[in-house]
Formats: sequence, structure tokens, C-alpha cells
Amino acid sequence: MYKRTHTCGELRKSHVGETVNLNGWVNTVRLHGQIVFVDLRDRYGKTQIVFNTDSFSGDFEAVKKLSMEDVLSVQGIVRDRAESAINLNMDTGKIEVLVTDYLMLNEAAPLPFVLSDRENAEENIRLKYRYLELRMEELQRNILIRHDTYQATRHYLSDNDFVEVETPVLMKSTPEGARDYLVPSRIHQGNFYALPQSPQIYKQILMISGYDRYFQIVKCFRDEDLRADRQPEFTQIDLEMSFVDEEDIFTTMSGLTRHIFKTIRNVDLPDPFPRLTYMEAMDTYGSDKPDLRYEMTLKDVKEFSDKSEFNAFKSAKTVKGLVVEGGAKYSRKIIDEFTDFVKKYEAKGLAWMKGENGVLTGGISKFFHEDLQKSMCKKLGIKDGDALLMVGDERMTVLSALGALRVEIARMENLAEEGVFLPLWVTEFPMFEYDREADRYFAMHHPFTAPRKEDVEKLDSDPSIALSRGYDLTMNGLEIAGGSIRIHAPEVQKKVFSLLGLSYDDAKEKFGFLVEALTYGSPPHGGIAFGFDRLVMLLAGAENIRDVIAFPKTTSATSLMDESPSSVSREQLKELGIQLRKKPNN
RNA sequence: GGGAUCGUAGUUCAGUUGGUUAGAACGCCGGCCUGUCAAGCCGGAGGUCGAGGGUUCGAGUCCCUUCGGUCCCGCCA
Repeated sequence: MYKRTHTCGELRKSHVGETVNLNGWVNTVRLHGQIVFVDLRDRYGKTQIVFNTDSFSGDFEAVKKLSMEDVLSVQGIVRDRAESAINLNMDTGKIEVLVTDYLMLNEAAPLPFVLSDRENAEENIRLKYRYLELRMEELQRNILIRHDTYQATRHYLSDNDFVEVETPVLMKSTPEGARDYLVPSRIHQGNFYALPQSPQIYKQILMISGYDRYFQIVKCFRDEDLRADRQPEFTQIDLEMSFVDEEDIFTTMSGLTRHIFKTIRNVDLPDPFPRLTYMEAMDTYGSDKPDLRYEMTLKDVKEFSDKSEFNAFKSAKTVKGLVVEGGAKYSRKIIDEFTDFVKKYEAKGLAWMKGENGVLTGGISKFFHEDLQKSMCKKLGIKDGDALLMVGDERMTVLSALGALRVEIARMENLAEEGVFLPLWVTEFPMFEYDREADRYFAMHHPFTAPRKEDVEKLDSDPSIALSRGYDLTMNGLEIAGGSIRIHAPEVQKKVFSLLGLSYDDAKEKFGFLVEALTYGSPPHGGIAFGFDRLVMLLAGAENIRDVIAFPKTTSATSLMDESPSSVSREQLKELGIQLRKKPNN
């Protein structure tokens, strides 16, 4: 092999005349009989190399057999291209390398798909041959953005006195939250480790141990069903700080976020980040992670529907609507699609009216008399050519259905400007969600989240209205970080456990070490965790979490490349004391 | 757990109402070609129509089951 003197993205006019060595992959071959052009590629770029029978004394028949993705080591002379032969689309397009000798380092077998464009192959085949797909420009760019994001994060946090500490990957399974991935113990047959859903407990213990400011870029595991922005194993920037309140967290974390966006995208995010309470976000946008790049807020129309003859809304607790600018253009077919769309969120239907000549027309407009229509147009800001789309139902059903429809219409109409990033703190989440089926409360964030000071008594009187000191950082409709100020008073912690249906004994068994640790001098503390993959998605402009992960899994949590999960030998199972149940016969 | 959608050559796709020998482009193989850069031109090979079953004189096409990909609801503290 000729040790490379330059990368394939490096050579310029100033190098003309130099003898250079390049190593790389054959990107394209252009064969012209006595002259052969090859674009040689590595991760730094592409350089045109030229084989010419006039100057190349080796086996020209072999040169003619070069094909895509062969790995070559090339020695040659950099030379100027003729004016007519310059390629302005390439950084190296003003020069070429005239090959004097080359070595075939590895001849590539015929490819399962052509690497020029990711659309050339469906995702399942690209995932099976992920090592080939990772050679493509778009993925290399994403992986490099990811790398830069790691570095920017570590740099900023280290400069701000955060200490990087690794926490165990094999840990105790704890109740609440997502399903755990379990790892059987050989030494303690019948017992299992769990892979961390997050290092939550360890980072709180690190605060108790006095590390003051902790961070880690860490893999987390949740055995739940997947989505376009969810993988079974994913990465968090996990942080915790002592002697802080919300304001300290917001200041430090918006500092980190601003640093990352400035470094990676040269974007200046607002300072400070705007805030909404959970209640405000839900009422205004129907989402706890609203995309602020467009308006189209949810309007209360209950006062109007109550005055109308439209009886379906009379019994509805909440009636809200979206005023869609220019929405009068929507055909019946599109409105039917919207109706199907909101039904996924358990809305019973979607009522509509259109603005025309200062009044409302179509849909359910005949149930609203003219004065009422005029007052609606005025108060809701409905102009001619707009549409009003309404849902009446239980409050949460209305909010989530219209919130989702708002996002769907914005997507359809391209309302969200690309390259614009609008961060938002969402605060004051409820402490608990009540689950009717299980007949108990579940922690909305996690069981260590502190209630607001003024809401501590509500834990006894009415837990359902107690608000927490939890917060999320959202951006462009994605939750990119979530955290809370933690409970550091053992009595409050025990109270919360009991509300979650964990008896004193359960809690002691599952979390006892943390509860005990809290009694030995716990500083007030709080923290946050960023969804690193989603953050990189935003930075890279990717629409899919798999595009920013080197080796992702499918939506059924398998890896098509290495075919995991897979069966294991009987011996392995025996050592672990595990016996498989027979699959039920169909 | 539920819904939607896709699966045809190595790859991306077309394939009419169920009807003759399942097509195109790219890739691959062979030939021509000394300035291309998605090189061009000529020729060739290449198919378990995801799998299994059914309806039918006849199925890529219709029906059932099943496997896999993607997207969504539930779920994801």
C-alpha cells in the first residue's frame, strides 16, 4: 500500500506538480477506451484520478475492470485540468491525479444497491448492509454532526465544572416507568439485572456523595414499542446539580443548548428561552411540546356553541377550534381525512365551517344564527377563505386531537420554516396521572420529582391537582430534554411512594437504598436529561432517529445487520438456569 | 395489543377487468470508444411476483393465513 500523503478532499491547484498517494474507494468509473476516469472517495471528499495508456505502464486491461467500491491505493502526479474539463461541483474539481501506479487493496463484490442515492434502496436492505449505507454522504454528515455534538457538550459541561461519571449498565430492576430489558445472572440463578432506563438513581446518589455537578453521555434502554423518534436503546446527556432551583437549571441548560446550536449550526438561540406552564401549553397548543414556528392556536368556542342550535356540542365539557388560514380551500375529501385523523385521538368527529362574506357557511354553520356567526368571525379572527375546525368532548380528548391536527395541517401546508429553532421551557407538570384501569396514580415524570412547595399539602387533600417542579425543554415540536427538582425530604418521598401504590415495604425493597441515602445529608438537587438522538436529529435536519444512529434497530427492535435478537444455545440457558416455555400452538 | 401502508430481476419501479412468452431504468457480464464527471453507443445474462393455502379452465392481479419493512394509536416515569 502507498501510505496516503493526502486525503481525497484535500488537493488543490497549489499542489500541481506534486507526486501524491491517495487511498480510497472507487466512487464512479468513466471508461473511454484508452483513458479511464475514476472518482476516488474517502470521508474527506472525492478526487478524480486518471488512467491514461500514454502514461500508465501497468496492466490497462485490469484498470478497465475497476468497479464501484473497490478499494485502491494510488500513486500519481497532481495536474491542472484544462479549462473545459474543470468540474466546479467538486472541491477538488480544478485538478486531477494522473496515476503512475496503483494497488487494488480490496475488490468489491457486486453491490446489493448503488450508493449514489439513499432512495436507491428501501430501508430494510439499507439496514441489512448498514456498512455500505454508512459510506453515503448524508449519513457520514449526520454521524459527524453527532460527533461534533458530543464534543461541544463535553467541552461546555467540563468548562462549567460538571464531572463526567460512568454509572452501572447492570443495575437493579425498579418499578414504575417503562419495561426493563433484563439480564439473567449466572452466579445468582433466578435473579436478574436490569439495563438502565436512565441513570436516575445513581445521579441522585452522586449528589448525596457531594459531586455537585455530574454529567454523562449515556445509553438508556426501554423495552417499549418504537416510533420514528424512538429506539429501544438511545442516548441521553444526563445531568444533575446540587444546591439549585429551577432557575439555575434553566440558566445552565439553556447555556448548554445555546452553545451546541452555535457550535454546530452557527445559530443564536434566544436568551432566555421562553416558558409556558404545562396548562398553558395544553390549552393554547394542545401539546406539551408545542412547535412555536407557526401560530394557529386552539380557540375556545364553547361560549359560541352553547348559543347555537348544534346539540352535539351542548353536552361536551370542552369545545375548541382551529382557525386555519385559507382553509376554505379544503375539499370534502380532505375534511373527511382530517376527521379520520382526529378519531385516532378518540374525538368523535370534526365539525367545520368556512368564512365567506363576513359570515360562516357550510358544515354546521346552519346551526349558528347570523349574529352569532358575525361575532365568531370577529372574536376568533376568522376571515373570508378561512376554515374553523372544531372538536367537542372531554377536555384532554379535545386538546390532544386538535393539537395533533394542528401539527398535521402545519406539515401539510409547510408552515414550519426549516433552519429555525424555537426552544421552550414547559413547566409545572402535574405530579400524577390517574389511571382508571389500575385504579391508582402514576408519576407523570418519575417518583423522585418534587411537588411545588405550595402543593405539598395537596398530596394529602387532592393529589390529582398537585403540580410538580418538573420541566421539559422542547424545540420545534420535539421534547429534547426533561427533568425536575428532586424530592430531598425523606417524608415527602415516602408520601409519594405511597400515593403510587408502593407500600412502605415495597418502596424499601425497591428504592430503600436511595431513601436511606437521603437521610445521610442530601443536598437539595435537581437535574435534566437530553434526548441526545433527537437533539442530533434537529441539528442534522433528519426526520428519523435511525438516520443519526450508526447501527439502529427496526421498529420491531431487531437489527437487520447482525440479526439480533437471536436464539442462544441450550448450554447458555442451562448455565443461567433458564428454561424456555414452549410457544403456544396455533 | 390495535390501525394504515408497502413487499414483482441485484436495486428502484411499471404491470389494464383475472387471460399469449412478467417489462423499463440503473447495476452486473461482454464489445466499441483518449477528456469524462449520472460519460456515451451496441449486445447479453438475470424472476420461487415475500411465504403458505384457497377460489378459478386460468392468479403478480381476487380471498384467507402468515412473515418482514415503514408510519400512527395505545405504550414510552
